[in-house]
Amino acid sequence: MPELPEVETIARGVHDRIRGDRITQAWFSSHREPFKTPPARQAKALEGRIILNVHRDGKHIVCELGPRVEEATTASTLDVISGKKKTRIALTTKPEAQWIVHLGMTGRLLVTTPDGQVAAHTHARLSLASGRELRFVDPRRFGRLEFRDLGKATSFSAAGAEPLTIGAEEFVALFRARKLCIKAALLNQTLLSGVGNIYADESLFRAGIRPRRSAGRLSKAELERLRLNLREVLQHAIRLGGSSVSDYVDADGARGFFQLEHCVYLRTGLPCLMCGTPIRRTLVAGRGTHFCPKCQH
DNA sequence: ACAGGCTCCTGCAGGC
DNA sequence: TGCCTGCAGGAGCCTG
Repeated sequence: MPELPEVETIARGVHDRIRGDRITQAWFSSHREPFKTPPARQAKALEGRIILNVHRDGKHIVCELGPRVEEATTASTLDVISGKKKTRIALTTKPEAQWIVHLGMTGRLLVTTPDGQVAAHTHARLSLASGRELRFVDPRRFGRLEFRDLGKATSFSAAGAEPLTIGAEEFVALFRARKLCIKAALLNQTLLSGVGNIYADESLFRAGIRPRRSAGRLSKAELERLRLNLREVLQHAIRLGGSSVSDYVDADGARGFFQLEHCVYLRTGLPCLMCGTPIRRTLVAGRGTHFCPKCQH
């Protein structure tokens, strides 16, 4: 499932490929899900816009969009031909709109050629002036697609704190007086943005903390260990292009490699890499949870 | 206010 | 072999 490192990898890949491109045509499926904004409205609102940049915010991919222009431009130029006039659009231009993509469990955002085979459960196809196509595929439809007109709505901002940059004091404050267990707290996107099941389990293992411990009862030292291990595991996973479990692939359809570095996730019954004790699996906050009964206290 | 549980959805694994 | 059932999970919503 795509979490922070996977979303970061995808956002970077998509940014590199479609920055400066123009959306010539947009097609959306007619399902109720995964659309936060009605699909017909999204398609209409996206057509003609320049893609200024693509970045990650929590588990969301945010495409910053410039103004609508009538004629073609290409990914390699900042010059937009509009009628007979040639207009220069800087990619640092203030965005006028945003297209926000949440991948949910099984969502994929791919940059392809238009003649590439259309996968089942394709919900959005954006034709680009460069000749490429941006596609959103999501079998389970837990993903979300949203269009925001920044003239009418505020800029998207993930609710929780950013795990890669949060400081020690702020991290401790997040969990103070919270009765829920630390695993549930890590998964709560209003506290921290971007941590999902894999990296919750992996960071708790590396910090030596049992997933069911009450968040508010962890010592300052334990929380600091957790903060540093969480940051490290996320950064390491980004370097390896994310974890490919289930059907995760990056913007090119390539798989990541961090799944080879998992210490506990999906290793039920296998020996702990630190002490050899079989890894155990339980249910915490309704999620499959993996831990070492000896290394984690 | 906060915590926990239910729901959406499809693919896949396991059992008969 | 083939059908059926159950389970996986992010996050929004509902309930206690």
